[in-house]
Amino acid sequence: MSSEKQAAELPSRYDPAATDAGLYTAWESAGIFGASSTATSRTGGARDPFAIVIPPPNVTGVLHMGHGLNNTVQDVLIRWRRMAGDETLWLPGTDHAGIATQNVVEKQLAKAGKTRDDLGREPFIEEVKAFVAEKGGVILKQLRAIGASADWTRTAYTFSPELSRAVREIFVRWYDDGLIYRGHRVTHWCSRCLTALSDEEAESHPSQGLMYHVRYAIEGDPSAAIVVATTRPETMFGDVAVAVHPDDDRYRALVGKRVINPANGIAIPVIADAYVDREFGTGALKITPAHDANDFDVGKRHALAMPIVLTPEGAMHEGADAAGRVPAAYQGLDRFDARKKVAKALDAAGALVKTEQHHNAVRKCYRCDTVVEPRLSDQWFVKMAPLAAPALAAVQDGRVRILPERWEAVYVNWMENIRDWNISRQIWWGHRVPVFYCVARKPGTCREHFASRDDNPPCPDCGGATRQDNDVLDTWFSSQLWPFSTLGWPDKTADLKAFYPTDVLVTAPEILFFWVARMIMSGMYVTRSADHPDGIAPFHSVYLHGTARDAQHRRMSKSLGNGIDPLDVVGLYGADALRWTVIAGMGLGSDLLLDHENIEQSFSTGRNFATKLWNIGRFLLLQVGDEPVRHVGELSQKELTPADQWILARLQAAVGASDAALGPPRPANGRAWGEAERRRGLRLDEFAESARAFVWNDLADWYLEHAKTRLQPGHPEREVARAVLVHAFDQALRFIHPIMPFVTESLWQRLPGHEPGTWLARAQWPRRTDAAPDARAAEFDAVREVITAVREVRNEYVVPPVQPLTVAVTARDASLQRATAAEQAFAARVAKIEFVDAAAIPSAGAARRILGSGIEVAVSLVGIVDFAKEREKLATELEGLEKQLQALRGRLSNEKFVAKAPPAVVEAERAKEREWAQRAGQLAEKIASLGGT
RNA sequence: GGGCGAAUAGCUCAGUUGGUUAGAGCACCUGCCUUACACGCAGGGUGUCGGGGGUUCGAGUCCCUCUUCGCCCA
Repeated sequence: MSSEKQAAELPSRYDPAATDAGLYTAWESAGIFGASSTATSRTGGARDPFAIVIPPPNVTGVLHMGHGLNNTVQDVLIRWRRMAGDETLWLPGTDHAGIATQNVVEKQLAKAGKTRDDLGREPFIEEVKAFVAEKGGVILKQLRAIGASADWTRTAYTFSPELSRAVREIFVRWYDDGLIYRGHRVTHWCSRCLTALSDEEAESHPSQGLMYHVRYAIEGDPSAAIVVATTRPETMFGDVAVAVHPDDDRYRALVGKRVINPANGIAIPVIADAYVDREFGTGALKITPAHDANDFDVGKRHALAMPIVLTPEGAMHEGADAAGRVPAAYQGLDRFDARKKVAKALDAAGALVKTEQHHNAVRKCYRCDTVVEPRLSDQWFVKMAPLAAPALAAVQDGRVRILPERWEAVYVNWMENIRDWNISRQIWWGHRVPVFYCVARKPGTCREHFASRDDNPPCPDCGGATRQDNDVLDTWFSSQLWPFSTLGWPDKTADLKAFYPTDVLVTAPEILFFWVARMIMSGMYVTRSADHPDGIAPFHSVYLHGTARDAQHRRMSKSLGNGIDPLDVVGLYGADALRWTVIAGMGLGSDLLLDHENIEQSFSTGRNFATKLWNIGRFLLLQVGDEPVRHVGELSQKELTPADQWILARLQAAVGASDAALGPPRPANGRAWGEAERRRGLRLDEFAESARAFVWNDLADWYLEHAKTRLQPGHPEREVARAVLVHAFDQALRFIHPIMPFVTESLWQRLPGHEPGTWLARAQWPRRTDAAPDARAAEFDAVREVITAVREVRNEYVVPPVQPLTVAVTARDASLQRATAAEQAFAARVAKIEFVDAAAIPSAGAARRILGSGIEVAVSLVGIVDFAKEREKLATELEGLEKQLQALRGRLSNEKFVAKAPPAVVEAERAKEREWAQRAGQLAEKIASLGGT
């Protein structure tokens, strides 16, 4: 194929839709994304394993910017390690999302005027399954559109038979180890979802409410009273005591007496308990054991009754132990209406002393935002302390690192104060608690309940029939098993052997406790062995990324309507533009700001760079052609020009910077991160920037411009220039590929010498050579500096770009001067410079610049140059330099500095002093020649 | 209330154990349609490193304190 033909196939404007089409399926059918469990060093193969498990999105969810960001990070890491030669596995899948999915289906039923109870448990579950089968998994297809190179053959689902088996297995193990227990506790209750929630699922929101000060008269002495402060007066019907601090002198005499609850007229005791905070409110606390977790503890200590005065739906009623406590006028009233009514009634009765504004934290259901009600009920709990201890140690001693590092402190704080985990939910969609009760339980013979791996186990004590617990497990109970359940656990599969532990977990800080900590705990629990008494953590690095926000820094959300659909961006500018923008704009742990009202500007960074790459590719096809090129390694040093040496040195620097930014893929010793390496790497934005700077500022702006002449047909250096240019671009495409897989692959396929059937996605990651850069690279740097200096002068004096300028260069180092002269043609082409002898520059008609390397540049500007301006510019520069020089000399003449600072620092300062003094001399000389002082 | 953290250019952020004249991207300004690219090219940065105090030969970096903000847990 001729280069003209190829160029014709490469439209002048990059069209991602046309270019990217078909590439993804081509990769997939070439088997690029598949991982082999026999290829890793753990299973006798040659490659290091590198595995990431996806944070499973809700099975009914659709892709949003948060997913776009999260999965792009994972794909960059996976593609990087794949090219670096690891056996990579990116394991995709979805979460059945108990409450969320059930809510969606219940809403559908509601439209038909039905509830889940109308259907019954089994038919309802079938309904949800049908819904998931029809609507679920869309997000996995969407991930393909952004280029996610996951191994789809291993796609997992938390509610699949395989993963359900893992759930049951760990439940039974924990139950039999005494780590799971049934507790009669006050837990967070969502009156809309009709289920208990874990502490983590009941999110606290700052809120402005009212604090009611209520007078409880002393029984038999209506003139005396205790004033109690409360934010929830409707719970007064459930009050069973008023508590004061035992050392509080104000109330000491009242302890043991009784007060009249003004809400329902029932007499309740005044008790003393050290839990009461004397400073808070009035120092007296009403005790409602069934509707407040702390009151529950007080109630247990004092053996108080625990009346329940709210229905599961949040209406007032007389539940367990509450007979006669809730007046008929309140029964059936919603809790918030009841609150107002109680306050009014108290006020009318003269029992409401005052109300004041009060800000406190209100807990809301993280799924539906309903205010959560503390409510006494029976729930299943996991005892966390024994599981947390090894998981805490793993982070503290560096077997697991969390980046950004500050989250480690948050993790430690949480793990040290960990509370037991409520894992039961009163919903239907989810893994049913595998606990069974003997139907005909014989007291003294049959145990109260037992856990079983089987579906219909007989009673182990009497052999009789059993019934299963009605609750289902918290969704996070199954997702905590994700890094090993997806690999086949509890079976000892090849996948498990090859890829557990995985490497990096990429997620958002919000689910550090929900998910990450629990994966570490359960992962370590199931991998305990003689060799690893504490077990093996499921990954060595946790990468916590920021949040997608809009221009006002608000979190993107459906309700605010400020979100950006990643697929819209893909459609407009291509997946590469999306990916690049996300990676380049997101420093480690920092938020990503995108303006939903200006998508074009938000993604211009990525779009522009993709176009730039495209145009470099076009230039190559037009100017380099597709005839075979020599391998750069075959070129002799003699053939390479300073420009060649320079771009090869810049390439080495870029490869070094990229590797440093990405960091070590795993701990050097294979066990734990050393102090020095612990916080290194995963700086994807720095990686992007060093790659971009090389391609754009070095390769395109300088080398490619410089090569235009040499690439002319018949030019003696054409073959060398072709070889170096193709090599530099090939390497650049390699290290940009993880971020922009589509445009890089399609260009790489068209590079001269490309072997059909090979893929950039599997090409070798650039390697840094140990050789020091050739000294001639510095010569080209001198040329660049001179050209830039002349451009500055041109701009300063507003000399039109087309007007040639006569320039003299004087360098102390003769080789630099020769190198500059040798690039006369280049300087003329890119900056209209004509080099002349210094003598040919009129002494009184030139602008002069002293470069950092000591090179003097004199630009002839007869009739244009402004002496006063020139003098002032040079004088300002000299002034600043002398100020610095003075400080430097002060430091050097300070005996303490010379004595105490490290010798290397002192020597560096001395060298600096020599250099600056010389430069100051040059500047002073120029000023004098301009008639200044 | 307890814990963790942040404050550096208009915006978003780097600044690795204290040691060049504190950097980058974006935005912005000026001039250019130069034959790969106007989604481009060339040039343009004087910022009380939040305030105050301290340690040190030397502080954006370490310590104390104040102010403002964020996150987690009560």
